[in-house]
Amino acid sequence: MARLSDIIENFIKDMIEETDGEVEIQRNELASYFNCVPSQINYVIATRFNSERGYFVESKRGGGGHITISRMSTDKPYDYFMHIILSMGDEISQHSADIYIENFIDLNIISESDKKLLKAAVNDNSLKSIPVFLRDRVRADILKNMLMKIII
Amino acid sequence: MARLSDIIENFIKDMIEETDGEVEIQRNELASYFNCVPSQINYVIATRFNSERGYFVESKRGGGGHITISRMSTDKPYDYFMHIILSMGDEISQHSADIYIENFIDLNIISESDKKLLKAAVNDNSLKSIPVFLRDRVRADILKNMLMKIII
DNA sequence: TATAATAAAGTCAGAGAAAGTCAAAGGTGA
DNA sequence: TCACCTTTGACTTTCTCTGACTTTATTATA
Repeated sequence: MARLSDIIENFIKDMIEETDGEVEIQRNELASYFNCVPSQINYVIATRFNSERGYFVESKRGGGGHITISRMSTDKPYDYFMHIILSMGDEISQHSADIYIENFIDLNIISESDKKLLKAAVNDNSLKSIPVFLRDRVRADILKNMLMKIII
Repeated sequence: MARLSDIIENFIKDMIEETDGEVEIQRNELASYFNCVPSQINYVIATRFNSERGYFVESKRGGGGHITISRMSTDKPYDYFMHIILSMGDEISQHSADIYIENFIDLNIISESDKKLLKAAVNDNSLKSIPVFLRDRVRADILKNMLMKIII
């Protein structure tokens, strides 16, 4: 029994397919097309088009507002990256972040310029305001988030 | 879905482009060209051409009045970056960070790949483990740290 | 030379448009 | 039955557009 959310999910996926990876929708328009409340569109997006599933979403409110959903590319580097990212664990020290980053350079997966920014983002200077007990967790979040964006 | 404000924004940006960084407009004339009230021009200027976005604006009222919009010079990227970084303050919202980053793209001083990484590093998803009251401070630290690395 | 008329631009609050949030209620499958 | 999805809708936030009113500068006139 396909639920409405599944139907909307597939509808959006078809649109993304047709438009080559990125689609712009109007929340209210889509909701009225499916005869549901607008917030159901948010539910579908939150549960089906989040970054764990390889999508990212931007939106704008007000007149002319819209929601843009993009799919990350699904070629091999993507799978490889995802594997590494998923294996990373929830906390990473500055030292081991540096090792990961150097490794990516060795493997030719990221550019020197990416490396500079990755290191700048996750070094202790950037994170100096965060209580120490939280720092390695935030570092892991940032590093993973950035790596995910590299493969988009 | 481009709103009138977006259209006016692009119109002004094209003019700035053609005139190499500075343009002088008549508010009423522009408003009647676009069939809108004059104060909409103020709205566009306030939201699209503020200093956060790398512009500054001067004007004069009365007969022969006008509005002059200038884009900050990017001849010396180092100076420009330093200026922006120094003007940033100790706390930055995600929205405001995005505006800074988009502006760097508009002015061609960072690459698309830099943009992706900057945005990924400072979005709320990366910083979700940080208590909200600290988040904007950490975001500012990370953004500044990364920008500094770009100019080195 | 004062003063009045005119010609700009500035301000601000309100209406309207669109998306976001969140908790409560309703289903469903193991 | 019970935990976990889905669905709903009231309320919130953000962005855009408008118009009445204000301020400032220039020009014409007494």
